[in-house]
Amino acid sequence: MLQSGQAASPAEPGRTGEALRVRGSGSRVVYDTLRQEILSLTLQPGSPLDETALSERFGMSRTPVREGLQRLVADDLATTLPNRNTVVTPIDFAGLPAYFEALSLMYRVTTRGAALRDRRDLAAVRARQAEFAAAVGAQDALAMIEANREFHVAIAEIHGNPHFIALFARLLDQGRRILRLYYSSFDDRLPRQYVEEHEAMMAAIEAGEAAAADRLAAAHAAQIVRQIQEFLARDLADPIELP
Amino acid sequence: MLQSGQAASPAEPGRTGEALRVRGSGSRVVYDTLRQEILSLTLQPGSPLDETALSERFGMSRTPVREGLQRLVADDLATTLPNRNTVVTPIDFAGLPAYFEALSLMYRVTTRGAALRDRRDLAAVRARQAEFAAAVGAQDALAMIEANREFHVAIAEIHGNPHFIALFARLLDQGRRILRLYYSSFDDRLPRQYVEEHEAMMAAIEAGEAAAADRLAAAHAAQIVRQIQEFLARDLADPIELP
DNA sequence: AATATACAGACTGTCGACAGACAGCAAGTT
DNA sequence: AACTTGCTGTCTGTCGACAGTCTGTATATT
Repeated sequence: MLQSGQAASPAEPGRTGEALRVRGSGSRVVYDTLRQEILSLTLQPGSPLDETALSERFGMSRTPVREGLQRLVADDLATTLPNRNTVVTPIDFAGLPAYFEALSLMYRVTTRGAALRDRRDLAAVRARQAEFAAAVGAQDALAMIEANREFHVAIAEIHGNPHFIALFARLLDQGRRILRLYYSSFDDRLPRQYVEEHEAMMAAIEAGEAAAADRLAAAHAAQIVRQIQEFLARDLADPIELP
Repeated sequence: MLQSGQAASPAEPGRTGEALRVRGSGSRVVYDTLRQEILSLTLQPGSPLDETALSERFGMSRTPVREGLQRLVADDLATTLPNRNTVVTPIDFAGLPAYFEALSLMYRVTTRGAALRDRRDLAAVRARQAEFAAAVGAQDALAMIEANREFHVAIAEIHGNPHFIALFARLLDQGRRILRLYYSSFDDRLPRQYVEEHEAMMAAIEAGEAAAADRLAAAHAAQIVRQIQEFLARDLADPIELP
């Protein structure tokens, strides 16, 4: 598992070996680290999150570990079974239609809203788009997902409504787990198309054409939804074996 | 057992006197109680939430109190100042435009969405509407706010998208503090109008007329926003004294 | 053999205690 | 007098320990 071996193995570059922790940062370290591992599927859905084991791994007591876990639960990335352990929240395939509905609306609202705002802040969006394009060029699925998230959050930040930014970021994060399964299994024609669609959305924002931005965002969302649904249908057509 | 202080202080009428606490319910009690007090303005914005004092009040140790506070912070009802105390989050008047934008969108999306769903579940909505009408008749502002929230959440539940339900409920809760200030200061003509607007929205949902439901919800939201803005403008015209 | 019961183990929920950090006040300095 | 420096008190962040509850296994019963 992930116990004493880590403290004893200084080869690991990552999370556990940090020397002295600043007071008050314990739960944040736990939260950030586990969140990253959950979203990257390093921790599989359903995996148990044992407080005792985690406290040994992070070299701190159970209290900050518990607080970090509670923040994950608040984000719906973990689920606590009362008097039992906490587990990584399983991917909710049954809830996908509702998820897509919410995601599509956020795509539209933020893109449209950005077109109605001061367009001089597009620099941040452009930077994210460049990162996305680079990831597509490198065929790095993980980087694509990350940059795509940042691209859309940057647009939402131009719009500037914190309620939408928070919901959108949350949705995009949850989606990372699904996209992670998805992106690993298709040809690279579609990412290039996404790059072009991103460009079109940025152009509409810059021109202040809210209606066009809305339409493009809706189409972009529909495109993504359709691709994932096809992927899932393909997966269902080739069903897993039952014991 | 739990404590000696509990059995010793039976005089207090409110929340503290509960006899024996179920294991695992500590933080929930703290969260529910404080949440109610914050939203009803019993605890004023900016009030300090002292962990030690709260642990004495609730007759439990600081650990479950801390967990309850962290949930309030996650809901943006409380704010933690690092290494200092936690306070009730001040009402963010500067953020009101963004708040209204998000609230209006949720009004529209959920009402419109409900009209597209199975309309047989309107019973719950009707019940909330009856409670709202009763509160209006009794001129009970607090009950109006409560019933109004439940009315719109019930509509959102017909629509059935958990992401929207969660955001909407959260927004409506935060708004309770503003409405609490607002409802106490106007004649009772408007609540009656709200009753009628609610009726119209229910009719549109039942008839499955999504476009009409959308339009009515947007008008309803605009109405509320306008009233509150007028109230705030009146308040600003009669400014508070500065020391 | 199948079901019911008792036991053991493991992990969570809660507690009391300690150490660090910040605010406010007092004394010293320019 | 205004500003800086040191001290003191209070509250938070963290820790180790204990008790309750659940799961799974082993034993007893029909």
